[in-house]
Amino acid sequence: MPQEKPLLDIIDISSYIYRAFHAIRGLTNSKGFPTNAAFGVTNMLLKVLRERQPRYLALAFDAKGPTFRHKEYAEYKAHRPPMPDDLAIQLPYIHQIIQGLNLPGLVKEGFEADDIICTLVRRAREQGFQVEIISGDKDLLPLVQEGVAMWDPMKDVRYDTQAIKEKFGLAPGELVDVRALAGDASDNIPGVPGIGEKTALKLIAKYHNLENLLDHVEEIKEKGLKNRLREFADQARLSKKLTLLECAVPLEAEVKDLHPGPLNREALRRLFVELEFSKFNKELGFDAAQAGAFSLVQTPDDLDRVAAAIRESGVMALFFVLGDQHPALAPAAGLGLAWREGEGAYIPFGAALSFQAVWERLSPLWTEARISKVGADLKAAMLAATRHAPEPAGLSGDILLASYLLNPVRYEQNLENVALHYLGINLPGPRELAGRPIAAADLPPDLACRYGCERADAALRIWPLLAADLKKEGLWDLYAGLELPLLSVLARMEARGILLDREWLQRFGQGLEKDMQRLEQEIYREAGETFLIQSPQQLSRILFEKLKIAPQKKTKGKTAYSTDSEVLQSLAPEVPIASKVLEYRSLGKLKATYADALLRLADPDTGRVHTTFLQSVAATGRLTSRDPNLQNIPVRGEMGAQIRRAFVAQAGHVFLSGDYSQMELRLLAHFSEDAGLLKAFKEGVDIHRQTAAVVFGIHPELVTSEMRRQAKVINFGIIYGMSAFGLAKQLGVGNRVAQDFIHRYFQRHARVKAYLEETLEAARRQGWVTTLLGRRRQIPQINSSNRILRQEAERAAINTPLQGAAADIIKKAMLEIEPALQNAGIGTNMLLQLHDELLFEVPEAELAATARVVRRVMEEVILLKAPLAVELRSGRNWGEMSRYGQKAGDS
DNA sequence: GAGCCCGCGTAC
DNA sequence: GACGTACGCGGGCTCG
Repeated sequence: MPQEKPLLDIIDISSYIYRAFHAIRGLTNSKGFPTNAAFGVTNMLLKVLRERQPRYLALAFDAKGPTFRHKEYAEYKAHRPPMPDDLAIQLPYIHQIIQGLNLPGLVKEGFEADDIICTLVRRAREQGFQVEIISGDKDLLPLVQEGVAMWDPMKDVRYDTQAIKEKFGLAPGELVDVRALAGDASDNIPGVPGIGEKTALKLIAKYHNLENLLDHVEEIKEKGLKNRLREFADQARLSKKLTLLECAVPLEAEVKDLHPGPLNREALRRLFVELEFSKFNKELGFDAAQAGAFSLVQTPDDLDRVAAAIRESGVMALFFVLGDQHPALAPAAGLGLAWREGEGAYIPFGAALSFQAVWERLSPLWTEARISKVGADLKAAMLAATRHAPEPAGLSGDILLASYLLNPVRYEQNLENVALHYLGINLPGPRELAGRPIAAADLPPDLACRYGCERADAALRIWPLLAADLKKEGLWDLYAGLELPLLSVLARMEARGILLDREWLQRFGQGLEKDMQRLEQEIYREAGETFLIQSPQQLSRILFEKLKIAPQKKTKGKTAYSTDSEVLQSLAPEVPIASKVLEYRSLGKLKATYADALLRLADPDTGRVHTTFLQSVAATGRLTSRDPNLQNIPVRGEMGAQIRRAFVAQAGHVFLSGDYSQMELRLLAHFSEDAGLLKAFKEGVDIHRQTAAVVFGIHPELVTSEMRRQAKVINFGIIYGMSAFGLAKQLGVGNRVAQDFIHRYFQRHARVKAYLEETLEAARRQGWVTTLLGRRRQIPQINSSNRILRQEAERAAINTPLQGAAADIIKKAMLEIEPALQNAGIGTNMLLQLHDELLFEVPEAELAATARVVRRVMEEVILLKAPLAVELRSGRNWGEMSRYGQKAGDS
């Protein structure tokens, strides 16, 4: 076995820069700086490094300015347009990236990359190397020979002599003569007029090269071809000369010295952050902070030193290491602190240092306004600290909240993603630190120290960058005036929790269980066998295969027949099993999601459930609720009321809810300034009835309840950007009828139509939409050439300003309600937010006073052209709430 | 067995 | 393909 020859990889980098520029369209960073070519080239280079791990490597560049070919032929490449500006401004970055990757580049004045490649190939072969040319340019194929191949990593095609023989029927070297005859429009190589690649291939296959062909030109039968070859023989010779590569470029570099060097990681990290190439930073795996001075706090003296350092720096970055329970239910395992870049400490809570002892020492810092509190999630920090700690002062930098306001949709808001985006570093998780699956709270102290401190440190480093961006983007007021203070309000709501009547819920669950068992037997009887009713797959087999019921539609993935409630409902009148399955499902959902899960999550001591409100998830600015989700507790029907009866006011208290009536339609009226809508809301008329009158073209008093129901669907459809098709489906009417409804609606409400179109236009122009308080949502697909994606984006663009403004308004109201209640000396507490509704726990004696404050604050929180209206309800539990106060409303 | 996706269903 | 925003359940698949 002969020794394997060393391998030299030569990358035709200049052509890849152009290819990437043209292949990737529209890529920029968030500042609008074009990054397409840089991204494509980096992608390619990393792929080559990753897959080939080359020992010898060179990047061949075109020289700037004219080459020797221009001297031969002034028209050479004369038709090439100058380099586009969007590409030119990327070149410095591309060169910096190549330097950062430490790859040897070769360029020689007066020569093209192809000549350098040819020269390297020749020298490498002479010195006993094999060569792989990494290029997608066919002009380089003639260089392929024994020991020299060409590979295009983007298309993953590889040419050796064999592959060229198969594809062209020629030896690689003969391709030069083909090009001499056929010419090349892009390089302005003339060739012989009337001869294209096909004819040239045929001629060269027979005569092998240009001179031989010209010697035998008389043999050619086709007259026109023969004449053209005679007439343009010299032009063909010139073309060949231009095509022939110069293989003796005076290069100083020795092949054996062409090595990739060690990565300049810091330079790359910075470049990739600026260009927003998080993917590459992730791939290169840059460590979090150069393992700064992170110490483990083990004694009260250690703690004193940490406290002193924090006081001195004026910054307290916190990262509590929490379990998977709500902080109100289970204490934190430890606390990572940082006060200067790379300086931090970790405090494990335990026997040596109890949480209480630690917090006695830290609470002066916690309540000191001049010490800025920074963290990935300050609400979690507040909740973790709250058990023994007073309220904080100086809350300043919430990383997730700030990142969310800057761009709520680009990635899931978590510290890992934000650190990667803003710092270009990877934060290892518990699993990576321990080398096995483990929860953060279970990490041994040394690893917990690194984990907690790295995260506190990352937050501390990121915050100044985010603060600067918030200011630059005009989002600072929204951050500091709304979202940041709201976090404390939410923390208090979560900490309070809401009381469950656990006995009631348990009995309810048992009742469900019984009913389900009965249904189960009935279903099995109908089916003639037992199966898993809750399995759509098995149910589909029973219904559509065994019972031979005609399937109605496929599931979204097109893989199976759908058994969703729409299908089952349409089958129900005919097929008894269908209605039983529907009921079984509905009971199962109730039991698993609402009865069992709520009981599981309740505090075993107090019976209160503590949801987590997420403030940086929903793209529109809404809150979401999790573990349990208390924003989707059933409300409709008797079963809804039954579930809600499990939520009770504590002894001596009642619930009061304040519910914004038709908030999104009022916002539509406000933004569009449509006279008909504004008038309706100012006069307090039933908006759905009015819409029904409009679309059915009748007097409002003649509107039936069915018409009103349909009008309600239309009103919702407008807010959601629904199409005629969607409306038709929803209403169960024909497409034409739906189209007609929409037509009449917009005829009457022309300003609404204009407003919706302006919203879309702004989205197309800016790439984002805004809400009432200046919240921003990027809509990246709004100008997509894919119609489905584009239309989805359009619906989001229409809905977001309305849903988002509603979110803005209720958040502002939540902020104002606490101090308003306090000023009134009322002991009422806010428990839940349900998008357009707030739920309070009110001391019985203070119901009337609370109602006045809640209504006033909610209705007056902002002045809209269509006034806000709030409906109040009260009750001893959430299932039996009755209207409170006057206020006739529409529903 | 953990982690993930799918189908489905709940809310506003 | 066709209605916006969410969360969460059980089934069932993949992967180790």
